[in-house]
Amino acid sequence: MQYWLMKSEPDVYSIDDLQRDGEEIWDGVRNYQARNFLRTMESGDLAFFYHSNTKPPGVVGLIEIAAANVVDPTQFDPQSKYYDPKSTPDGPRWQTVTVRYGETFPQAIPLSTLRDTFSPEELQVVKRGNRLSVMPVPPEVAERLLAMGRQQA
DNA sequence: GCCAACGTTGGC
DNA sequence: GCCAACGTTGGC
Repeated sequence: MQYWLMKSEPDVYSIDDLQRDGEEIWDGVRNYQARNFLRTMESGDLAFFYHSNTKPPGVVGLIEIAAANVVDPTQFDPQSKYYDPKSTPDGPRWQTVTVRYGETFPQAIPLSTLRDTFSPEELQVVKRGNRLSVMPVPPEVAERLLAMGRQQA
């Protein structure tokens, strides 16, 4: 079992949306490094849900990988903003996962706190200029994040 | 809204 | 294969 961190802009898709939906495909990732991480995910892995491009950005909850190695259907849809004309059903370029809602932390962990607590080596999201939307989280870091998030305000 | 960081594209 | 131009991400 591995831990991950997955970013989403809450204006586009928030943890509240996932709580409502229960389960959802994580579509639209069009970055090879992020996709390679998605490809290594396994069903049962846990991921920290991170709200980006909002105030304040930070970790807001925990989700679970429900299904691994899912072909992102938006790559074949000419109407989609994620359409990739170079991808074919025979050789799809973009795999992703389906995620399931887990929990919303009573205490969201803002990026500023993440920066105070973790080094860029421990947690890539605190790296300045970091643009990766999917990244692994080492187990020790995950444990501390869980404790911080679950602490009552 | 600004802008730094950085990935991608395309001409050569 | 290089690299300038361009587009996007995402914090502030």
